[in-house]
Amino acid sequence: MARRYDPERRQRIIDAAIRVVRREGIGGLSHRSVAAEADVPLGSTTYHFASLDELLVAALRQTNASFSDTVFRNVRLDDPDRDLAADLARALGQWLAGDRGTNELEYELYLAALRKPVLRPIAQEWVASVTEALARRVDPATAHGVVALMDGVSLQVLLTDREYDEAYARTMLGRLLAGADGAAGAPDGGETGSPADPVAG
Amino acid sequence: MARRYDPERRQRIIDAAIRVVRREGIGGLSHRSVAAEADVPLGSTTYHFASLDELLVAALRQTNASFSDTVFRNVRLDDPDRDLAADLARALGQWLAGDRGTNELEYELYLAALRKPVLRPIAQEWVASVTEALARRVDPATAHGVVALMDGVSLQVLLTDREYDEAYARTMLGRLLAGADGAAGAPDGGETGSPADPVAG
Amino acid sequence: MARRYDPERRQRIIDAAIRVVRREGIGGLSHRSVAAEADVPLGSTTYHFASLDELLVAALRQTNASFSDTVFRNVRLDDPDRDLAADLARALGQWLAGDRGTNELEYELYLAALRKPVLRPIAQEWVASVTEALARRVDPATAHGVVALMDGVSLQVLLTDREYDEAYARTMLGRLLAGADGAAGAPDGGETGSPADPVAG
Amino acid sequence: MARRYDPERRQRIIDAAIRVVRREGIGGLSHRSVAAEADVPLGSTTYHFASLDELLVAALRQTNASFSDTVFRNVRLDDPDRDLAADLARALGQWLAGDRGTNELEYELYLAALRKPVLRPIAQEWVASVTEALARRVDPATAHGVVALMDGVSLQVLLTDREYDEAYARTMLGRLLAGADGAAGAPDGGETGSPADPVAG
DNA sequence: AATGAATGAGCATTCATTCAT
DNA sequence: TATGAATGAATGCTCATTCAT
Repeated sequence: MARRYDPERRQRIIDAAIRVVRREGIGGLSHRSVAAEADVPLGSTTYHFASLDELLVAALRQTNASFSDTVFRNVRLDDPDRDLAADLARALGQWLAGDRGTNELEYELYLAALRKPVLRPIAQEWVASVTEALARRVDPATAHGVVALMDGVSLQVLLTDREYDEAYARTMLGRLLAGADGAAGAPDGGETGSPADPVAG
Repeated sequence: MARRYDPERRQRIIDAAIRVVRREGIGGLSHRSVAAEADVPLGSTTYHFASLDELLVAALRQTNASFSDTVFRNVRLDDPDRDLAADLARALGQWLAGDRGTNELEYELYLAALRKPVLRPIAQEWVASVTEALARRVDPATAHGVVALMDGVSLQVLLTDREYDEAYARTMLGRLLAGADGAAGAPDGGETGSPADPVAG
Repeated sequence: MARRYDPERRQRIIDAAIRVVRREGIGGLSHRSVAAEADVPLGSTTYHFASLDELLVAALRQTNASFSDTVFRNVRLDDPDRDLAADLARALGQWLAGDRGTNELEYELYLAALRKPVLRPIAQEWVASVTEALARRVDPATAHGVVALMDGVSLQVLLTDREYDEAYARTMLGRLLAGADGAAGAPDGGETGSPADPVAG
Repeated sequence: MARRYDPERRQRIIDAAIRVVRREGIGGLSHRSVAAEADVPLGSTTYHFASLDELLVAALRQTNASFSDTVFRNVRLDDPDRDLAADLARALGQWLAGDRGTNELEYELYLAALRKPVLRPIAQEWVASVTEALARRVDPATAHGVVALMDGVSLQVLLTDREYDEAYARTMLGRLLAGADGAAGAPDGGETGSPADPVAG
């Protein structure tokens, strides 16, 4: 009875859901946990979101995709003289140095999309945003490879709790980028004939 | 019922758990679902495994880690003349061509390990088994990089339902391997000085 | 939305309610299901009908009472030379051959009227309309008996999914009608002295 | 914690369910209402019955089918000299004079079976038990007709809250029975040629 | 050693109704 | 007048775990 008329209600529920997932993981998201976090009656969460999945999608779509944000902040894609591998390795380091909950949130979405098809478009958008940005500097296949490598490196860091090794990441990224179309001295590009965009949708 | 004295009981429960996770994901694992799948009384599952997590660990530890199996079957690590990148790319293709449930099972472990520390050692073992095997041919850092790239590529294939492009994978793997210590003509390995083993356990 | 000023709104809600009950039964009737079916805002249903029961009554009162309609269409009550039993048996067959949902709708009203007194007058009206019409040809007690028999026969057909047997129905109806006051050769009407109208409202 | 180990638990839940349906109708049956009535924890009701329908079936199957009981108690089927119509009319009167809740319980099941196929076998059994017993005295078609008429008469009494008129029922039943195969002076049996058992399954 | 029974907590979801606008 | 928002109660059901036997 108390808090009738709360025009920001819907948004507050989304924000609460993000905090819950960050703290407890996707498995910890329930109408109840969200209602408690948002200090809102239980019925309110089902009123604004027809199903939990709908709420989850709304919440995840709103997360700023901090990974890609970090990349964009750290990488000067329009300056062809910059050491792209170094920029990317530094970006990865910055992202991994951030809040562990945030990292997990993002990665958990990524992996949860395996089982929940509704989440796939979101995950794909995230990947695409970075890939497309990289494609301004390198050929699309290399862009995909770079993103794959960054994903794999992040996963290993998160799963092992070990320190991120920026030098190692820079080395590996450098090797991928060295072979990109147009890069000087690409050592193995010739024989494989790296296709234009082998994984484009 | 009447199936007292069943020395295989414990094993049968584990097998059932694997089938359940493969089919429904970790979220579908419960004492009940496992008991039904194993055709065993409910109490039996709690008798043999003090908690669900314990059962989950037992089940995952037993999965053959089909990814590493496939790698080992397809890659001739002891023959330095083989095209390692091609072997790895083919292995990846074989794994991804297998049962989707199996692929997801393995990746879901990664997801769960993010939030359940008890699962991390298992995930780490899987990674380590491949990394260490690769380290017989290349330096440890490159081995890690290769595994990271393969993880990332697999993830993208699973998340996008797009076809796996073996040529693309071979190209990218080739670039990483070309820079490995001791590899002939590694063009960019020299300047980065690839650290001994930055992420070894 | 934007459909303000819709003078037919109330009627459209009633029509939607009938469709819902026909399809899903009374148990499926809710403000929400009706609002969705009528393509009308939720609040509209509670605005026009103070309670669900009120809506239910309005809906049921409007159903054409297809049973009595069918009877009236098939039976020539004003022609004393017609074989009334045959007409009624045919009418019953026609009704039962119709849409199962419609049959159930009408019978479900009976069910609901058992527990919801507000619905009883409607059910009684339906019965009365047929009984009174029949009373133009036979004494009221026989009219009631005929309606009771038809109800019983319908119920058994609906409950058993068995084929309706028109010859059987005609036989049984014929026996009831043969004993009616004024009927030629009523063999057992005399001794019981069929009361004037033992169940008339 | 208090009442562990209650070997009659399952039966007590069934009994409570019957009381609830008797009092509040099938619509009033819920895990919660039954748990409260049986003074048993909520989880207990779902433990013993996998679904509400299962509980409903168990409860209804156990009701003694008081209608057929009453018939069997009042009708001497093996004495061909008894006035069968009078016996049946009296039985119907006794049943209707009983507890209203019990009457409704039985009839509600009957009608609920329209929408819930799981209930149909029970309803059919009830009908069959009376029909088969009657068939020891009259041809099967007449037996079906008699049961249909009794059903219809009961329905009208329950729906109108009016007094049951035994003389009227005896008259109508008498007309049906007078036409039965083998009955002396069956007035209309000849022309219709009443089939052997037109509604047998 | 093994298990059926038990139970309290929690789950997603539906709902009739109220009410501020 | 009309309605979107709100909410507390209830629903069927699942579950991990405990425990008496």
